[in-house]
Amino acid sequence: MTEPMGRRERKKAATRQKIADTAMRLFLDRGYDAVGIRDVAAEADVAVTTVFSHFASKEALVFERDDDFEQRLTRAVTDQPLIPALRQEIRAMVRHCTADSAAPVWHMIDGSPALRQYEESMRLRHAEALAAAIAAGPGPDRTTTACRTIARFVVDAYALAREAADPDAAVDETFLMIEAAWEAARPERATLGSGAA
Amino acid sequence: MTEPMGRRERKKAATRQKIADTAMRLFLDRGYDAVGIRDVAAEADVAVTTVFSHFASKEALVFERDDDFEQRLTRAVTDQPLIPALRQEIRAMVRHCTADSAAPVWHMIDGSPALRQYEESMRLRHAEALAAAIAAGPGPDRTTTACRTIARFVVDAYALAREAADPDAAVDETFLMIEAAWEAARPERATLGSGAA
DNA sequence: ACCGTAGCACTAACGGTTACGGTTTTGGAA
DNA sequence: TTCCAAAACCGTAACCGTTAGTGCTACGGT
Repeated sequence: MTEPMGRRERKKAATRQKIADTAMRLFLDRGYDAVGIRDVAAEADVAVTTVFSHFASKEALVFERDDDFEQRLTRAVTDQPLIPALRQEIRAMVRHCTADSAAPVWHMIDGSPALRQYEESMRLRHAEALAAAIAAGPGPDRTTTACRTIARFVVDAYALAREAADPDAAVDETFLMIEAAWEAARPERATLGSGAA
Repeated sequence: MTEPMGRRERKKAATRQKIADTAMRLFLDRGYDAVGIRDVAAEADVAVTTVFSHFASKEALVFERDDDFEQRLTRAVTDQPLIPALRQEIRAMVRHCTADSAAPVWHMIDGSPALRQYEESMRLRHAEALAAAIAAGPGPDRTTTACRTIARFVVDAYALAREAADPDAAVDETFLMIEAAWEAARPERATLGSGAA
């Protein structure tokens, strides 16, 4: 997986990491809004343009590792049955980001409309990727609409659980609803059909 | 509903409308990105600051009437049974914005990431309002989480149907799933309980 | 050893947004 | 009617995220 990177790639990765770390440190220190891109660039000792060559926007500095999120979701699709596999994955993610160690970061995110909005559209991207994975996955065939719908529901579950008083319970409750929705999406077999593939 | 407005309020509303109309005309004419706020202000013959005193952002100029959307959703909650009432409302909304006359506007929206993102966070606001309305509405009691979940599902249905090849069919299909999810959220009666209130 | 190019720097600008201070308009009270 | 406080609006200048343009340097493949 991690091939021997050349010096160039290593330097690039180091620069990227240095920028991300510096940014996060400044954000947590002084507040997201109080830190400008020029501050981050200066503190990380790079040019402003370099920051934007590594990160598409200021908000992306905060969600540096969002690729992981998407990959964990899409990989969970290969496990069966589908919905319980997704439930477990969502539960793990929610646990991860409601952990005490992550509290300051999420407090910052909740306090910034820009960051919240960015996270939303991130989730939508993930939902699209998940829908594609489900449609291509090993499970029984469903319509495109059903796949996209269930994918949205799953990322909704994450978003809602993150804000709930009892995240674990919220995941369970929402996934009961998702399971029912997924069953209802079986093609044409009404409510009691046996799943003959 | 529409109380007799004084001159001041009428003038204010007129200014707001003039700005919105001018903006939409310019946007459709030259493209959203090619029109600056300063252009809109000049064409509407107002100051830039006046534009922002009426609209919170450039994107808000495009979604001028989003209050309607929210109110239609929350009002539909008083009708029973809940899910079919919401389905009808969503269907009407989808029809409205997939009509030929609205095509240019939605084409513009689809072509601008900023507008798409703005619409997403708008929908989330609507979902929250809907969740509150459902929780306070006349239907049987459900958990807060169940209400928020269903509200998200409903606005998801709108978003997905708007992009589907056959919007009406997509609404129906998604609402079959939503209905099942809502049934599954009944408190503690497992899968076959009779709904004794 | 050499060349193509990836990575980075620097400056200047663009465009949405806001702060600020001043002017006009309006509704209502004296 | 007269007058006042608030509301609406104006104009300018600035802030900040983001991008274009240009060039330099160090690295990797040949």
